[in-house]
Amino acid sequence: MTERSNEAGTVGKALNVLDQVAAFGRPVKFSELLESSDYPKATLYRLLQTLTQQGMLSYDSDSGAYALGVRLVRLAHQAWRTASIAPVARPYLDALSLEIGETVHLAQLDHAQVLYVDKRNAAVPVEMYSQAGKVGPVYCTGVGKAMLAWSRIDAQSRIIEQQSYHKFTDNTLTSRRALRAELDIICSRGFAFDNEEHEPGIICVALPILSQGGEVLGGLSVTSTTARHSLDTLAELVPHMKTTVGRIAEDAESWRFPDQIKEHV
Amino acid sequence: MTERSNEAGTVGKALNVLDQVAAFGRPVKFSELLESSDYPKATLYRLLQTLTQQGMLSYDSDSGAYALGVRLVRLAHQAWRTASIAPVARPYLDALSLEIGETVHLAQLDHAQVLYVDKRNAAVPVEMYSQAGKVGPVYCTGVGKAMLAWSRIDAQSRIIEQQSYHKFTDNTLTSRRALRAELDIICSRGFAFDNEEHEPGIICVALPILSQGGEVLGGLSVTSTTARHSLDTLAELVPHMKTTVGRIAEDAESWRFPDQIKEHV
DNA sequence: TAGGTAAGTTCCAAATAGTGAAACTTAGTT
DNA sequence: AACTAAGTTTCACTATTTGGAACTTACCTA
Repeated sequence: MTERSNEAGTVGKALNVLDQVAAFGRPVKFSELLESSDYPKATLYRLLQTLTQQGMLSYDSDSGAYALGVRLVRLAHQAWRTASIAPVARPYLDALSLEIGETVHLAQLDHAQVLYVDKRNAAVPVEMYSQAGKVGPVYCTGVGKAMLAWSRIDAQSRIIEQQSYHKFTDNTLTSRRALRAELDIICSRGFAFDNEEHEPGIICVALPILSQGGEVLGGLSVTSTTARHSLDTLAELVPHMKTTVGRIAEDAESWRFPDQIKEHV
Repeated sequence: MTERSNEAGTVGKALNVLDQVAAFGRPVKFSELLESSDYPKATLYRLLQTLTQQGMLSYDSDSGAYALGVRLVRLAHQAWRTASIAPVARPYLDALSLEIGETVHLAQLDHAQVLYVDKRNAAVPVEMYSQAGKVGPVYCTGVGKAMLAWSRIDAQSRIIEQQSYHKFTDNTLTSRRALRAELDIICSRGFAFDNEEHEPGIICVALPILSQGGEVLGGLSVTSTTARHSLDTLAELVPHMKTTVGRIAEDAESWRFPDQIKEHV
């Protein structure tokens, strides 16, 4: 009723607090959270207590700071395996990265945003979570546009509506119309470019990862700089990427309903 | 009042449901969850709705199945970076694994259980998440006993109380008394063994990872089989492991309050 | 096509859990 | 000792949650 859309229920509030703690990316004190929070002191306090007690947050009584808890780490592993194509794609990303020698991104759609779920750098393999887990805009990234172009019409429209169309660079598409036109081109071309639309000097080529049913599972991109590549030379990588994308899709498909695997450590 | 200890609040229940979905490790239908759930149909249904609406779960209307959602994936990444020593320890595990050539585990305490947060196998580096994320007992694993031995007295007592003392093998410690005695030995010895206490034929040597303040950050173990090693030959690896543990602790320390890092993808 | 069964969804009065202003307790100043 | 800020608890008030039961699909089966 007041400002944000979804604010329902205690669970929602608790999750907001979780997000808030996560956003700091480091242990936070109560007062810091209180400042950036909409909730009254007592409410925030109790939510933090609940979350801590539940193991979603950890509390260091020395520093008086809250951090994300181990229960979340445990869920993290499960989430990774269940909700993401990342574990399936991992070996293929490795191979592609090795052969192409440029930055490789694996992404999925998260509401109206791009969620990067994995990344490879060329020379020195980059620390897994260093950038994966970040979100980016859909309308001005290669993977974003690629995934959007092959999305089902209703989802596509919704996402197009929800973009901010902030002009990051001279090449950024800044209207729904321009974006729709671009999506048409991408569809007929079969892949997407990012022509310095998000950051100057950064270009990329991207493909959607599609299930047999045509559902968008994710996106794969190879990113480089204008100093080292042109769109044309990037486009030469597409056949290679297509193979990768095909294999990921195939593997992802067969992973849909695996029987529960018995493991012991 | 009924059976389990903590069952407080709506948030707790919702998180239980999350865990339950996670435990399946694959998309689950409502009826499957209902079967393995303590909650009445309507309650479970509403909890699932809330979680789905919050993005913690995703719902595939085609298959009618729930899976862990993208919001959870996002939180997961953060938790991994913030709450876990795994990202810090990763390169050291790699090195240790390479040099020692046996299975290496990295673990943390999660309530009264051992949470394995990373693992290395000797010959072929094992897929990251294949077994990490699993939990095991404290009282009959090397890392468990190592972490417990150096825990603060109040936490230690609590954990000792909460163990099940199930007799996995002939060597399993099956009483609080025996465990306390073992912890004394471990403390004076400086490291812990697992002498086939969890699985026959499997032995390991383990060290705690301690912060400068003496707080238990995690545990490190090297596991082998009785066919290839004895406790004595495993003990020879301790100095090597001590170095690794020291480096991990040092790095972890400096990560405690990093300034917020600006990143772009 | 009717009739049956299981799965999923909605209802609503009763019960419970959550709310937040304010009072209180620490811990750290000056 | 008096002041201040940070964190914690209280309690009457309310809003949310609860769950049995009824309802609606959707899919079998005869």
